[in-house]
Amino acid sequence: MSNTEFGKGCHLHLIDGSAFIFRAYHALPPLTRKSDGLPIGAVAGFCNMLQRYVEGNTGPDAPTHVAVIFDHSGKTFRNDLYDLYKANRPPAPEDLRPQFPLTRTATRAFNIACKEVEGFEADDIMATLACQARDAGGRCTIISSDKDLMQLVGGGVEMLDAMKNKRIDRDGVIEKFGVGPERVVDVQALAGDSVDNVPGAPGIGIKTAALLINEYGDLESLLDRASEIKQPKRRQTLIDKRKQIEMSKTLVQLDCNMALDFTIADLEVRDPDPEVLLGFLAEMEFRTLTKRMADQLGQEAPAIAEAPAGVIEVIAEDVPFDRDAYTCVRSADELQPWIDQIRQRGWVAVDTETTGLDEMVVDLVGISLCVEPGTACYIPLTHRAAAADDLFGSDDLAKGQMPLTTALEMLKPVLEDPAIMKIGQNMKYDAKIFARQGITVAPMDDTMLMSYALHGGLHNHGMDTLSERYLDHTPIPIKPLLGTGKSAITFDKVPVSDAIPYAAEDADITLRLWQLFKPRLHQAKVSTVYETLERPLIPVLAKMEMDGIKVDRDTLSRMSNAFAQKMAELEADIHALAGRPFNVGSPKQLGEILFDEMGLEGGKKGKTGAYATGADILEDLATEHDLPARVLDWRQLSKLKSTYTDALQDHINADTGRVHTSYLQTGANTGRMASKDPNLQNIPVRSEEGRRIREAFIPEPGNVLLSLDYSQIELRILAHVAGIDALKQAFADGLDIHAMTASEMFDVSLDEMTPEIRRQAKAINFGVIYGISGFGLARNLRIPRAEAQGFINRYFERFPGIRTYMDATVEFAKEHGYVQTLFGRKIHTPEIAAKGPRAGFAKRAAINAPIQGTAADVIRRAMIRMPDAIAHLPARMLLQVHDELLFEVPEASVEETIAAARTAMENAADPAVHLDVKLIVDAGRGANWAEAH
DNA sequence: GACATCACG
DNA sequence: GACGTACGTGATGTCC
Repeated sequence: MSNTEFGKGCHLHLIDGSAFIFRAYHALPPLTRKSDGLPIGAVAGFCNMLQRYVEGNTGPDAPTHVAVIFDHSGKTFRNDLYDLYKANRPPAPEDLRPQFPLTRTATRAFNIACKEVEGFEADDIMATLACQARDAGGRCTIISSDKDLMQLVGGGVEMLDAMKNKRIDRDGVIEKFGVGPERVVDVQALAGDSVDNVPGAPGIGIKTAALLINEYGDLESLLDRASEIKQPKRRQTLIDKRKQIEMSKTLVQLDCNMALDFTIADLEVRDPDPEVLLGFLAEMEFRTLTKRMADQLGQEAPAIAEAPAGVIEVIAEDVPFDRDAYTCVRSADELQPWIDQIRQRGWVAVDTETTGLDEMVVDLVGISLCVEPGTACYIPLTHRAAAADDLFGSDDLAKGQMPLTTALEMLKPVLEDPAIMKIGQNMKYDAKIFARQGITVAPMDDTMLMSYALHGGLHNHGMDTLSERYLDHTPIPIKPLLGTGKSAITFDKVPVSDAIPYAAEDADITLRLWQLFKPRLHQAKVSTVYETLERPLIPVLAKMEMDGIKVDRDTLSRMSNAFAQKMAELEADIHALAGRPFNVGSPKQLGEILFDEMGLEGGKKGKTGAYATGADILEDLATEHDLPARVLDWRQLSKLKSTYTDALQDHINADTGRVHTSYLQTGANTGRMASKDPNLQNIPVRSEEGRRIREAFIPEPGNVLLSLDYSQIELRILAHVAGIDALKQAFADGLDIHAMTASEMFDVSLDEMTPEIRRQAKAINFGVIYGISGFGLARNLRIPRAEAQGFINRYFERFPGIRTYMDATVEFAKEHGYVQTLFGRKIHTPEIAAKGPRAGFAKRAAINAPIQGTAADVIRRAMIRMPDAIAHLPARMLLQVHDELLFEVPEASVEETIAAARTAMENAADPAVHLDVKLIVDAGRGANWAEAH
């Protein structure tokens, strides 16, 4: 087939592919392919736009030549001119990235030429082609509304805004820029562009720029004669910023002389091959479009099977688990086909095997990959060889493993490729392992977090649970491989032959779960929760955990010694008072001493038949006897020593000298996080002795610790969700909320408020959040139950919206089986229909969950935005304690960091939710956590 | 491994 | 009318 030479009478259409993609992405909900969950919303919109475009191409104005022009990913020559060019562009959404290559495939399926050039923007290609078309005496229509392209208009080149179906000719350009196309770059050079981060001349916009250019003729004359300008400020700007303005012009000036490896003649309009086009549309599972296109082409529409065609023909239910089918990858040659497969599909499930569970310490042992259900491999890397005389392996590496560095060099481009989705179960773990190898994994999907968004409150989200519940498959247990107790071995000692099925299966399971969960997120309307509250938190938490917090060993050690001495003294006293030695740490023995031997009153046995000796009981007994008081003191010291001053020392990382906790993103049903190994969310603060432990948490020299915490966030959220005007007003007026509650309830003016009355009101306020009961309040305040019930009744009278909210929440839970936060997080309440005492639990949990959960969502949003909010500062976010964020920052940047972090936190609900009550953040600073808090 | 206890929000 | 109860976590030591 020979190409028609392009010339007079010819008409070239250039379609701005990126504009099509982004318009399609934002116009449509996040659709996913039914069979496997691949995000295809943008591809669907893109194809619809192409279809409408092709359909409308009739009549005398129809093009003879056409191409869709795309931006090539990566840096362009403009970044070499100005490294901040387009630097404030947010990265493409993660569910859009895998769709980029598919839009190219779609274009080719329509049999339309598809062009992109590395190092250049689509605009430059279009500029070069438009100039060539013009010079050849033909016409050119650029289908885009991007104003950067308007400089090309004229001499047979026009633009077409496909959305408004409006042609933009020379007059249209003058209307937009106030100058003709030939002077557009001059105006743009002056006005700059905040979207592309083109600086221009500060203080000069398009209007002023056009005025100046029209007066002086062109930019060069204007800059040469800048001293003639009357307005002093404008004059000075043009003189001072000449370099910046000239650089801006080079940025906006499109390149009309690119060397292209094709000619316009190659872009001749061609009819699509029905088989190719319909095949592609069917593979994407676009039912309506496939049919419409088939009608248009006069073809039979291909059937879209529930089990789709092409590379994604395998779905989980069709493939039984087969542990013998997994592959072992032992060389670069064996790894390469897997990488090719991954690139072809655009996703891969990944799992790492390591020598332990502490990501900050362990070594990488192997990596497993899965590209479709049943097709998985294991890449052993640092397994130890079995030694003849040693059952647990030698120090030598086992044979038949590729070098770790080779594997990582090959996998790094894949793991970092923005167009390839990396799928994992608890990806934060694997991402940290890879981060320690210099690999920044992105983008990521996490089946554990998907399950949390889908099934929060129903069950835990570990791989074993998910596999059994949703795949009806019990994974190979790790126990038999590693053993237990003293004889337990690490994974590098596991023979490779045993490791293959175990490791590869985990990746296989993960991929199957992903295929299953991905479409369900949308169906269950929790895509937004997953996309905005779960997935983006992974890298934020990973960084916080890797940064850790500095803890001073000497301070802890001194405290431990002091506690030990004091405990020994108390123990001696206690034994003397008891009349015999016993284990003070044994509640069982203590109960027998107190109630059997000493005959104290009030001995109550719990369900196991042992006496209860909790702090509340000992406090009551303390009025009658010295022993329980001493035991209380001893217990406090014992707790502080064993859980904090001793244990924390063991958690100081040998390499970093810091303590690195792990956050459990799915740890709490409400959306809160939990912290473990060590738990840094329960460091003592309420007691004076305990609070001193926080003195051991310190910044690096020259730095300070900053603590920012939300003030009364749960009560503020309660005021909003229950619509309590009196509470809202009190917060708006900046009142002491507990005093105000007390004043309302007990008819005491704020001036006459006593600490005791305020304390009671505070307990009631918290009780309300917890789903108050007369019994619970009575116990908390140590008052008769009837009196507590009286308080509650009075509270409901004074704030009637509270009861309505509680009743409505419980009703909602009964009807739907879940409750929701303001941000759409679902917390399932399977026990709500239970009978007996469990019903009470479920009710209170249902009342509490939206409040606690909304507060949790708010701080998550703040944390997700925080890296950007403090990017310009040398500050690090170290810890989260439910309503508090702790930062480490050089002294010089303290004020700026407080301002930036506070803004991010106080506005965290916006724009998704507008709260009727402002969020207020208090800030503290200090040389340790005790001072900062 | 279950239970009791206690540290935090 | 009785049930047994504040909401959400993790770590530790005892005891079986």
